[in-house]
Amino acid sequence: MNFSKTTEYALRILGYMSLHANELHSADALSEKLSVPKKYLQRLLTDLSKAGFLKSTRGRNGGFSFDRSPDQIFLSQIVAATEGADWEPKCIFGFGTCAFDNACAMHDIWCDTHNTLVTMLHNTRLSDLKKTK
Amino acid sequence: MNFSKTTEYALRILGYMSLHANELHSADALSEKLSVPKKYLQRLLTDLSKAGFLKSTRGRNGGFSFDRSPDQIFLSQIVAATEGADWEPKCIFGFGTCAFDNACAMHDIWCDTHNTLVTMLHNTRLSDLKKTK
DNA sequence: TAAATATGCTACCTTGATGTAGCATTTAAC
DNA sequence: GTTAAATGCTACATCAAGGTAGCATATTTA
Repeated sequence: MNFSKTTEYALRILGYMSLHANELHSADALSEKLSVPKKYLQRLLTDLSKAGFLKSTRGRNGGFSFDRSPDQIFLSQIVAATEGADWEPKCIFGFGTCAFDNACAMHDIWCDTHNTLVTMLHNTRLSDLKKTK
Repeated sequence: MNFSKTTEYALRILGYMSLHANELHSADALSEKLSVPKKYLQRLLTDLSKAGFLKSTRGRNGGFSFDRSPDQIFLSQIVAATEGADWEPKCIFGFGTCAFDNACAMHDIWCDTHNTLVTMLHNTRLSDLKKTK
């Protein structure tokens, strides 16, 4: 019960970058700083660029920076980019619709839990990471 | 962001069986009824037996039935058996402890969400599936 | 006792996520 | 212009989860 590694990485990268927005970050530097495998991170960064979160600058002294301001990026958008936008509260039993006519209480409980998560992802902006204690 | 297929199957199987407790279910019958691959389900059933949820009867007219009453089985125990009991709210960024000194607000939000799920799993009994509309 | 129908076990196959390697391309510094 | 340092791309390697196959073992029924 967790996000995929890729999603975790994406959140880690963008979360870190939002603390140093307006700076240009190279894949190498991010890899060392964030303990993400260099080549995998590099590919992920270009994916995040194609997804519209970042823009890349090629050539010497190149790197990645935000294409949109962090306060216009919601966590739900990042998760959607890495694992697809599937916010439907799916049946915890794996059925599309409940197969147990008398078991839907489970669904209600599950939907509540699921909604808590989705709501959090939809309401939290990347820039919210900065506002803290 | 979901349970593993195996966990899903386990919940599906035990959930269904709890609606027909005291009956003996063969792997074949459950496979057809619940759309779980026959051989995979069979292996999973013996795992669930070894985990103490079910007891198996071999030979003709054999099958599986509950070894513990469904009202003594919590969803958290099922999930723990299939994906390991890891109820620690892990860092959403993938670090053991927060790597962003100024980003812990994220953690608070995440922990809330995580706790909602864990609490639900700990409080819901298999037998609760029966009590419904 | 023999046949039918269960589970138990173990080895293998498949697939998708993750990770690696190498080369092409772009740009700045000298 | 040449070199160094960056991204872009694509093919391949690895690993764990999910799924399949076949035979051994147990038990009931006839």
